[in-house]
Amino acid sequence: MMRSKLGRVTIREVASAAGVSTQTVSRVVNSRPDVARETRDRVQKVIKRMRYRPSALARSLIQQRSYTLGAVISGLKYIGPSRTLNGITEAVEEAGYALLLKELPRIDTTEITPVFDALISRHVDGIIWAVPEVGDNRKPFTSLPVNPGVPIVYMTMEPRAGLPVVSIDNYLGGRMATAHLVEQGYRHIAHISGPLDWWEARQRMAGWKDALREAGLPAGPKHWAEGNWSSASAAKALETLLQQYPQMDAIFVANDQMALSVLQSAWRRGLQIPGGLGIVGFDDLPESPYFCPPLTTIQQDHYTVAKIAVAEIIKIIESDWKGEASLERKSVVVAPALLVRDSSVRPGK
Amino acid sequence: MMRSKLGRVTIREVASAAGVSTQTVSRVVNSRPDVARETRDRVQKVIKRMRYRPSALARSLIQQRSYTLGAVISGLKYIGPSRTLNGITEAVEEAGYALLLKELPRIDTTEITPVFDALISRHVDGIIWAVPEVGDNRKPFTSLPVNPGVPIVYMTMEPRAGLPVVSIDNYLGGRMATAHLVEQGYRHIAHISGPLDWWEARQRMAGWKDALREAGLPAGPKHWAEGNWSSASAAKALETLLQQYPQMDAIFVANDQMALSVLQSAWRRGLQIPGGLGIVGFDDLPESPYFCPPLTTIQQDHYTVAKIAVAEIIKIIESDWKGEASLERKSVVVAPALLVRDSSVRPGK
DNA sequence: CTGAAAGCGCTAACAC
DNA sequence: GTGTTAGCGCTTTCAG
Repeated sequence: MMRSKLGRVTIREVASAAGVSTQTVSRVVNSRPDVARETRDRVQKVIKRMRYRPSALARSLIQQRSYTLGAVISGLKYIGPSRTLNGITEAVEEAGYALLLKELPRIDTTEITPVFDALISRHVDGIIWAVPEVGDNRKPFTSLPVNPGVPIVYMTMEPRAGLPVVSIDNYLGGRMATAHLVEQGYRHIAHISGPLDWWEARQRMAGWKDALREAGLPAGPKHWAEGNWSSASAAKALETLLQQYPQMDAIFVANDQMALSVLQSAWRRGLQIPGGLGIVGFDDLPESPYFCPPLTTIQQDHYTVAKIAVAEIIKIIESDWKGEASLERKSVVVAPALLVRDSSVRPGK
Repeated sequence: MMRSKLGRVTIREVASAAGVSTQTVSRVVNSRPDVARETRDRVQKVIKRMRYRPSALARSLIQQRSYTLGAVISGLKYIGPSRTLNGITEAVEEAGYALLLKELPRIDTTEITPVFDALISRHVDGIIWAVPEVGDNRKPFTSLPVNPGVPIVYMTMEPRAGLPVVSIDNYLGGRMATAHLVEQGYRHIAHISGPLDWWEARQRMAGWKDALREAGLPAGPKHWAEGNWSSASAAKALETLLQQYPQMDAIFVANDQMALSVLQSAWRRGLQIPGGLGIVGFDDLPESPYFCPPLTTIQQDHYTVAKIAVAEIIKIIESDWKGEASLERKSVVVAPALLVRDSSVRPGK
């Protein structure tokens, strides 16, 4: 059994072994109808015997289509991005595509050219830009149009005209969390925000502010403090709030990791939760139901959102491919859900 | 400026625009020395102006080398695998390779042929098999040799002769955790294990058992219970242990997520930790220092291990490429670290 | 230093 | 039904 170097069996080798032309082998591999049953069977047997694996590379080159998607992410060490990636890989797989993954070393980078080059040079059919909007990291897309030659779907950013964006409604989440605390009878509801160069952090905070304003409750500069998503930062923020907002009876914390830290600090000071201080988080970590006490939180379904993003990009690719009039690029916003557990349920209410 | 369809600028277009042959453009792109300065400058200008991006696909085809690695993982929704992937992406990037990612829908699947085909058909230069060993999911590799035609490095499995494996020493971790509790003066140290079809779970448990035996302490069938890594499962396991091992004064819990649940149950029952019950976990989640009380745990550096795995695969690829005698495939085992926090430090000791 | 020819593995378009 | 020809975008080899 002759083989080319590196052990890759070529279509030509299969063809000659089966006594047909490469074209016929190609037809069999792609299950085209116009092959005689007998021929097909014979070729298939040879394919199996020689363990022939068609080269997707060669096919991509000629078809100008790779059935490969590029995904750009950042912060894989956090749970959010990995859940997102989880959804992406699954959806991509189901759609019959492969996935080329790029992780940005810094989330707020504006240097995206090398990333594009790496993806485009490998002929990806489309790109999912799953890096959250932080600082100016959307500038390269909005100011000077990159026109990378392939469609891009963006995740987790401010919807912009003409760009297909898939996001969770963080503003709504902030409102829901705060409204829930108001309903529970809390009247001095503080906020520990995420880092405010993050779009998501600003949205959650805006939701908090609007919900309080509408309820006629205070939401001034003394009533919130900025964290950086980490548990450590929340301990400091709590300190600040305790000083500058002594009447505070509840906090909407911008993520569960920070909320956990607030729980710990409260436990250390003998502060009762939810009696003395009501807490609502954001994210719904797998651990959150097992905090002391179990944490009320806003659930973001990264997974579903990722699936939507993949569906969108594939829709665009297929329509471009069919030469249809380019699809209008619309945005999708997914509502989060409130999960009520113990940390926010006022006793005796 | 003429372009082929799909907006891809070809080397031929650049060549004709610069008034040279494609060969010369190729030389410039690959920074070969044998080009006149003047020609090089001119070509480079045209490349920039036309935004020419060489096709890595075409190059891969001819060079029989793609500078792309395949990574196969599972359970991306858990923190461990995503940390691993985090390390992989970073190391792969630094080495100048791209990464094709496949996530297995089920961790214990033995159906690996389609996964290989997808990777091999895209000409990956090597594969990192980062799926933990569970049940029989290593059978396909060990019984009938797959010989996929490219080198594979395996992560998180029992070292086997002839296969390059990179793992954390889970057995040692189990010993360290248990020995620490013994040192603290605990004498009835139970274990909540992971699911025992997982190699890692068996290793951790073996470490617990051996450490106790050597200390002359009991480690019988009544002294441990099986969990499934989830917080919920640990609550049940604790129930069981409390009944069948009433003298129990400490527990080595096989991961932090389960340990958290033990902490919560203890808090509910008014059981003091570490006074009434000492706890050591395994993993070191980012949240673990913020539990109530802060959790002593075994830190696994997934990140570093992943970097080692990438370094190994690239070493093998390069040596194969240079036609050197195939490298001996050796295994690497990385020691974990004990992180002592409050949950295991006996008061008054 | 530069270019022409051949071909990586495959498929589209056409012939028979 | 099946084979032949051409060529995807690039690099290798060999002339000049």
